[in-house]
Amino acid sequence: MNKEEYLEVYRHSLAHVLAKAVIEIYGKDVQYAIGPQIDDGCYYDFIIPASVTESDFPAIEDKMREILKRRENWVRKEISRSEALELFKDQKFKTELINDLPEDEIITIYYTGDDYVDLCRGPHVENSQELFNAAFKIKSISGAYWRGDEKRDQLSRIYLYAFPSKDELKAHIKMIEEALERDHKKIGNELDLFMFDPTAPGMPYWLPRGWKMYQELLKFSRLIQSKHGYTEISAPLINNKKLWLISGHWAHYVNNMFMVPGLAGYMSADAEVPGVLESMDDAPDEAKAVKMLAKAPLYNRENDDTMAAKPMNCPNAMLTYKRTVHSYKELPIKYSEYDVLHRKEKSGQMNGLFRVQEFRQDDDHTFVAESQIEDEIADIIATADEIYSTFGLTYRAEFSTRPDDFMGDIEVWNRAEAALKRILDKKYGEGGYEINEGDGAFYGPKIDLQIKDALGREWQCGTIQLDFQLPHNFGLTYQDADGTLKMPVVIHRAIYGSFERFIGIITENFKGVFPFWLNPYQVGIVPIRQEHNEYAAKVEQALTAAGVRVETDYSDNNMKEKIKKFKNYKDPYILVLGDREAAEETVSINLRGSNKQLQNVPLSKLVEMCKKMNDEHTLELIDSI
RNA sequence: GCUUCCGUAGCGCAGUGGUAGCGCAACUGAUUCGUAAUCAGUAGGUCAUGGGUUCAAGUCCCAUCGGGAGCUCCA
Repeated sequence: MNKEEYLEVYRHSLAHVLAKAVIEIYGKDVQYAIGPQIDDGCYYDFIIPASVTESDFPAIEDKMREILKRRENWVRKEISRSEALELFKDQKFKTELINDLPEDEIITIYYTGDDYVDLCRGPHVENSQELFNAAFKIKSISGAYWRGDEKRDQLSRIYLYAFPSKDELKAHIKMIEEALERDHKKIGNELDLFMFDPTAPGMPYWLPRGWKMYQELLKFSRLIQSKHGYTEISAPLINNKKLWLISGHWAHYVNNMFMVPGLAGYMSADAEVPGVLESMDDAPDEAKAVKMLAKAPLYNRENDDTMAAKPMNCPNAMLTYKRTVHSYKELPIKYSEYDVLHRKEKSGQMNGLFRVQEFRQDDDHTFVAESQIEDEIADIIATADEIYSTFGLTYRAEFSTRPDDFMGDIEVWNRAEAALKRILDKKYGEGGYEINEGDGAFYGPKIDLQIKDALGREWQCGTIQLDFQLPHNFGLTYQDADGTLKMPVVIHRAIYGSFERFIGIITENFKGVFPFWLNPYQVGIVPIRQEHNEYAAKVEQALTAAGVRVETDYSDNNMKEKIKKFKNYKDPYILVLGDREAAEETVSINLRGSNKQLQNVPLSKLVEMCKKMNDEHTLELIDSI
C-alpha cells in the first residue's frame, strides 16, 4: 500500500470511528450521512438531536480514543439490496444512498465492533489497533446541506484533522497558524492599506497607502493592455432598468443588483397594506399587514424610471460598440474598462477583499469575427501569463463547456469550443488544465484562471468568456468583406479579476512584502538629526523626480524610531542620511528583510537602481551595487 | 441565507455577576542620537446596537448589525 492509499484508508476509517463516537454520545437517533476523507483529514455529516459546539469536541475526541482502545475488528460483508434497506431502515440518508446505487452494484457494509455498521465501499483497517498512532483533532463543526442542495436537509458536518503521526498533525496545525499570519485582512490593517465600515458592508475604503498600490496595479494593467491593442472607455455606473432588461440581467441577476427604484407616488393618508411578504419565496400565509404613513413615498422597482447600479460592464460596452457601424476591418475592437461595480451578496458570502460588494475589474470586452476567436484567446492567455509572472503567481486553468440550457447556434458552440481546446492543449498540454463539462455559462464557453490564497483556497481571478448571446440581445453587427451584415462574438475577459481580490491574493502570497515597484512607498528617508533635513529634502526631490514614491520623516524623533516606523510599513529601502552622506552626496540604504546595509551609495546610483526596478517590474529587491 | 465562533481605546489583548485594565500607537516635554522599541508625563471607553433577567451585567438570556471559518450561491 503506498502512502496515499494508506492515508485514504486511515482517514476514511477514522471517519467511521467519529460517527461511532457521535452515535454513542448522542444516541441512536443520530442520522449519519457520509464521511469522506479530505486533504487534511476527513469529515462526517450528521443530523444530531442536540446542538454540538466547540465545548463538546474534547468529549467526542475522548470517545473516539476509547473506541479505538477496544481493539474491535472491522468486518466487511456483502449483502443484498433488501438486506441493506432493512439494516438501515431507520437511516434516511443511507436508505437514499442504497436506493440510488445501480442495480448490479455489490453492496458492501463494514462493521466496527458489533454495534456500528456503515454502508461503505471500503477499504478499511482490519482492526482498530491499526489506528493507535492516529493523530487526530476535531477542527470545526459547520452546517452543510445534504448532497450540497440548500433545499434539502441541513446537516452538521464535523471536520477532523487526521495524520499518520503526531508530528505531522502538529506541523499541519502550525502551517495553518502561519497562514493566519499572512491573512490579507490582518496585513492590510497593519500596513494601513484598506478598511471597512459597517455602513458599507463588503465595500472597501482604500487608505492612502493602499490606494497607491491600487494605482500602481492600474498603471501596470494599462501598460500591458495598451501593448496588446486595448482601448479604454468609461461608462455610467447606474443605468435605467431598460438596459438590464435587454442584457438579461433583470431576468437573471436582479436580486444581486443595488437599486434606485422609481418613485410611484406618496401616501395620501395612513393606511394598512395587507398581504405583504418579506420574501418572494414565502408562502402566502406568511403575509402580514404593513403600516404606511401619510406622505410616505412609494417606491416601485418595476417603475420605468428605476435605475440600477451596474454589476457588470458588459451592457454599456455593447452600447458603446453599437454607437456606429463597424467594418470587419476594424475587428477585433477591444474596450477595456475599470469602472466601479456593485454586486449585492447574501449575508455570509463576504470575505475580506476576496468577496466584496463593490469592486473594480480589469475588464474588457473584445468584439471579434468568429474566425478571430482562436488568435484572440491566445493573445489573452499570453497577456495573462505576462501579468501573473510579474507577480510570480502560478495559476490553474479550468475550461467550462456547453451547459444543457445553452443559447445560440450549436454549430458555433462546437467550433468555438474546439478552438479553445486547441489553444489550451497547445499552451498547457493535454490534461494540463481541468475540463468542466457542461459548466459553461448559458451564453458561451469559458476559461477560468484560479490562484490560491494562503490557506490553499482557490479563487477565480482571470476569466475568459465567449458570449454569443449579448451581441444578439443588443443586435450588434459588422459589415463583412462580402457586404453582408454579420454578428460579432463578444469575449469578456479579466486578468486580475477584481483588483480587490487580486490585492488580497498577492498580499497573502507576498506576506505583505511587495515587490519594489508595487510597494505603497518605495523609499523611506531618515535624516539622523534635524540638521540633515535639508539634504534629505534634496534626496527626496531627486527620487520623486525619477518617479519613485518616497516618504521622509522630518520630525525630531530619534532615528531609531524613524527607522522602526518605516520598517513596520515594510518600505523596501530605508535611507539613513547623516553628515557623511550629506558631504559626499551618497545614501546609506537599509535593506528590507535583512540587517544588511549598503553604505556610501552615490545618489545617482540609487536613482538608477530604483528606476530599473520600476521600469522592469522586478520581483526581487536589488540588494547590491 | 444556513451551522458555528467572535465583537472591550486607533491596533493587539486581559477582564466568567460586584469601581473597565495592560502593551503598542497617539499627544506633551526632555533627549539630537549612525541603522527595529531613550526617559518622564497626558489623554483616550455608551464594553457593536437595542431589549430582558438581577440589588448589581463587559460578563447571563433574546433580537439586530458587523466580522471569521465552513456550507450553499457567484447567470
